Amino acid sequence: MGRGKIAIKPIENSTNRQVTYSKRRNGIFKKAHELTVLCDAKVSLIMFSNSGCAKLHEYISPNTTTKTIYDQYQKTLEVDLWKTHSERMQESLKKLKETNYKLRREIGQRIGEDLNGLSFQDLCVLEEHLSYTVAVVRERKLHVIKTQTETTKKKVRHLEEKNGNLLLELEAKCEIHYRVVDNGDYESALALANGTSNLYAFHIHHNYMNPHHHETEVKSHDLPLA
Amino acid sequence: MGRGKIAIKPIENSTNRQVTYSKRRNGIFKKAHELTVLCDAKVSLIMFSNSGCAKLHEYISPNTTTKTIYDQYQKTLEVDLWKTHSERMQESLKKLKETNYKLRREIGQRIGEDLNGLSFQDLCVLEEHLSYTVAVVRERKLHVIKTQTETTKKKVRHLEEKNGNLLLELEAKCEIHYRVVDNGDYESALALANGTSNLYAFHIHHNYMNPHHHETEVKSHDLPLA
DNA sequence: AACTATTTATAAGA
DNA sequence: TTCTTATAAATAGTT
Repeated sequence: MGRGKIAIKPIENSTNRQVTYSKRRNGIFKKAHELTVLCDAKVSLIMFSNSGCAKLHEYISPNTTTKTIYDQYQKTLEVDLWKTHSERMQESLKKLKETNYKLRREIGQRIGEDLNGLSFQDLCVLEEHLSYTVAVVRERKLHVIKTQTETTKKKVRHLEEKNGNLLLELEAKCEIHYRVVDNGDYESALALANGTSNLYAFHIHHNYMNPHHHETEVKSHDLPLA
Repeated sequence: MGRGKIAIKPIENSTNRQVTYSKRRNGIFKKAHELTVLCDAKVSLIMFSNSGCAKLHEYISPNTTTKTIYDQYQKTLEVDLWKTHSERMQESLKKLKETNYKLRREIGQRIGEDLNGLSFQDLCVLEEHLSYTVAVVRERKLHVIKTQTETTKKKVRHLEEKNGNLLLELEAKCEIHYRVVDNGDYESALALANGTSNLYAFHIHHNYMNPHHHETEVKSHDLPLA
């Protein structure tokens, strides 16, 4: 139809091809719409031109959506084009749900609920498992408390060592002061006497100098009483 | 185009409408294909006639698939037509996986594995729970065994009663036979003697007469020994 | 499904 | 792109 007959074969001339695409596209869209109106049909028409940019053009019958058409398409063909994806998801969901159910049941039994379905033998096995677990937990408790005690002991030892060093250092300083006193005035000697007294106080209450360590230590010691 | 011009409005006559649908459908398909060939376009054309059965007809350009076209359609329009469905699934999956993980962890602790993350106090609580559960399971065991014993006792009582009745019935019959013997021949008396002897055997091994009851009984009795 | 008068689509040109 | 127009193609009504 046109000034001359053309063969239905790829149009070489790019411009010509694009023009033809545009014209014929409109023609098809018009026909699609006419079909929709004339015959009350539902049409979904999607086309991509191949002029480099792959432009999208669409016709969809009024009062419907592309999704609707496509859903119906899948339903009619009884094959889900996204079967692989969707199905994999469905399967995962199903398996997870099953696993979940089983886990819940297991937990239900482990916490002493949901025991109705269990036979005497099942119950015996369960009791054994639970007793075993109690033993394991007790052992773990022992291990934890042991580790904590050791850590605390180490800390104490470390602090004692530190204190010892500090004491030594201060005593050394004191000796120097004594020597100064030997050569100096009475006021200095008095000040020094107060100083040593303060040193003793510091030694007793050294924990307050490091509130953080103090707290952790109390925690560690409190635990066995908990 | 045709013998007369028609208005583009719904065709009332059903037959006419179907014929027109068929003709024009082919026309559009032909045009779609021509466009595909002429302009190297990709076309997906889906239509549903509305003649009661909503028949599906489709044209798809060669060397492509409907799925491809629709994937590209979604990608181009940057809208996922199936977002709601797919997203809902994704969310479900995620939630289930999380729940699953938590359940696994809980079980892991309940069976004495995976205790590393627990503090001393956590362990104390866990031990208490477990001990409590052991108590619950023991109680349940007791309940089960009690119920089973009672059931068994009832069965035994019932069977004893039945046997007693059978014995009485047979004894009554024997008396009749005795009377017959009293009035009859020697052979009959001999047959009767064998009969009573068989009756005794039946009484001892009556369980074999009812294999089903036999099995369940054995199970019940075996349980306390398990 | 086939025919055909007529309408419609469109190829080529502007 | 759009308009024009000669001509091919589609198709409405008929058989």
